Amino acid sequence: MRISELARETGVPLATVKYYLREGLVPAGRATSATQAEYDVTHVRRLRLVRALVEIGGLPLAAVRDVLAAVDAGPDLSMTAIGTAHAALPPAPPPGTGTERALAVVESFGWSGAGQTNALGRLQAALEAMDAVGLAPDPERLRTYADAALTVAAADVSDVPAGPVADVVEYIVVGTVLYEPLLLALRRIAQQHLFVTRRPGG
Amino acid sequence: MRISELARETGVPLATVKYYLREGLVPAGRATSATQAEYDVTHVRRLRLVRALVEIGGLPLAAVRDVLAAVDAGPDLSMTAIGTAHAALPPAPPPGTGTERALAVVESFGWSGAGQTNALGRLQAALEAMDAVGLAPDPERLRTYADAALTVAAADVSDVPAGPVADVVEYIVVGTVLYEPLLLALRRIAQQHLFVTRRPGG
DNA sequence: ACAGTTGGAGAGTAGCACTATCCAATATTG
DNA sequence: CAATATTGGATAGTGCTACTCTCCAACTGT
Repeated sequence: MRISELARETGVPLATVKYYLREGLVPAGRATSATQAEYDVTHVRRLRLVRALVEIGGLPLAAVRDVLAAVDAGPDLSMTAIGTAHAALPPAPPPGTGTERALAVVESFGWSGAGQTNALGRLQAALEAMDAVGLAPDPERLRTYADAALTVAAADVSDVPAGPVADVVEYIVVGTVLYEPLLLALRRIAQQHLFVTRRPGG
Repeated sequence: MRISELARETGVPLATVKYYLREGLVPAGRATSATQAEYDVTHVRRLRLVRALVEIGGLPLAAVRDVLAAVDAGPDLSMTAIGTAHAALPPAPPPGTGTERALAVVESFGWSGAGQTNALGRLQAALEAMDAVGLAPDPERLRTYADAALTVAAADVSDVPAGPVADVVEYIVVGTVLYEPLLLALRRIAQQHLFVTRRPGG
């Protein structure tokens, strides 16, 4: 499979494939001559993954690179793969954001082991911004959100298939990113559903 | 309150405040002379809202403009405010994405009234991308996600306070955007929590 | 033999979100 | 009241990202 076939197969413009190769997001093919290289299904798969992370996950290419690095690191990092992936994922919390408040919230749920993730910073930044515009959640609503988050997270980790470790890592890392848009889309659709059915008159 | 005080109060650089004024994201102050204008708390509030939508919601300024328009439209749009807000929210589904499959999924949940939202396109795009990389959710997991989404959506719509209609609209629209990062941050933290507690050895 | 394609590299482009500079008019201060 | 500082407003420039275009010699298929 040559580069143009790779592009056609995935629907990605040839120039963009070349760009990803240059950036190291897709590994080089096996060169068969000075002007020819051979690509295979692993390249197709990787290219599709990059596009999914960019288009669905909304990641900038730098973050895609980091996520792929976490995927490729394989066995050694499997335990911390989630943390690595989360650290690589945007958006980063605004600089100067603390985590004390977020930690207090998380601990009130009895959650542990979330010490070194920037998700804490994001949580705190979100809470502070809500305060600033006067829309902070009351404890009950926060609890509802946390319960829902825990439910889907439980599905996430229990659904990890047995198999080669590299695949497991990819499953976790990619799943973390790709399932976020799924959850948000479902929430928005559910909101509309509830509004239409519960407030027929406005 | 003069413009520089507005900037200081909110922590937004003066040049950026001017830029937002030019772009119409923050309404002009009441001019008191050729080189002086008076701003008040509504400007502070609006400016904080813009920053929250940008920094926490991750919206591009064009989307912020659309969301604010939905907020400002007030009473007339209150019934469709969610739809308007959703339509304005990025990311848009990739062009050419259908909604048949997403519709089928949504109907299988017994949800209705979600016909004209781009969230459907996002849902379908997410499902298709997951298929492409071989990580599509099984029906059970999809159901788990849908239930969780419905739970938080119920909290969202039931939590809408009684009050001036304009405030209600703002609450809905802004809540839609600002609570998304909250949900995602909680999910990530919950994932880490579960991984650490359930897989202590890796 | 020769038109067409390929891989690779460099420079160029478009969009976004600021940011810096300038200006004349107006405030503020001594 | 004179000197200095600040203001609102406009214009142009910056830095970043994610491509996209152009070129070219080496090779391929016919």
